[in-house]
Amino acid sequence: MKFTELYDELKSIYGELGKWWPGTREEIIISAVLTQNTNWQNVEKALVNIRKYCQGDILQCLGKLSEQELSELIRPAGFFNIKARRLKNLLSWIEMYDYELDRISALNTDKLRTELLSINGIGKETADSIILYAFEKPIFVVDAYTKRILKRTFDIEYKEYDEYRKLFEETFTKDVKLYQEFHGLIVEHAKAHCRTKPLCEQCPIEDCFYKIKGKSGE
DNA sequence: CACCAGGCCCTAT
DNA sequence: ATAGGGCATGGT
Repeated sequence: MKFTELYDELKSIYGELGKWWPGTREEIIISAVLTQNTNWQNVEKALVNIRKYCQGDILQCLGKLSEQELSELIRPAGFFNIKARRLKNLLSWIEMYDYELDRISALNTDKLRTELLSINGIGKETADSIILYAFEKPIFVVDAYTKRILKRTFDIEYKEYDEYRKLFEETFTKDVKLYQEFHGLIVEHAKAHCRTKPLCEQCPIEDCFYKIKGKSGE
């Protein structure tokens, strides 16, 4: 399989994902931090707590909480102390725009990314997830799975995150829906074939990275 | 019981 | 520059 065929290959297996990253724009922003190195199921539990606690605007609601209180709400998502601090940092930034996401969305993508990356606790993947899924601007999200599939299936390996991102953005048309689907497909593919050993053997992709070593890790 | 999950930051070489 | 460790819950 050629790299240029990856999207079609994954799509032919898993079909259209539709709205893959669930939730409102506000919830996507919050969950981008909550899901850092964390199973989505645990993120969901934290989101349930947040929805139950907050009436009205979630961002303003959480922005008023102390780090202590916030950490209690998000406890099931793990790393709750550090994530509470990171969320507070992110919310303080949003507060500078009076919690008006449309004003943030009006920034050009480069400026938006630079500002997000200046927040302690917001790294490249988290920033790009927010940009792509919450603000719906065409930027490709690179995660550990993306790197693995490139290395094992196409023998492509870079040092820098942005090199991976550029490869996708220069190979595939800069389209929001395409990038949203593509990243979702990569993650779903990993979930489908990474969880259990037997499924690894059934991976439908020829020379799939899971097949090569028969496990999910390095 | 061990291992992993839709990362990121800080520190010590 | 870059490897290594810490952060923490819940599912398999």
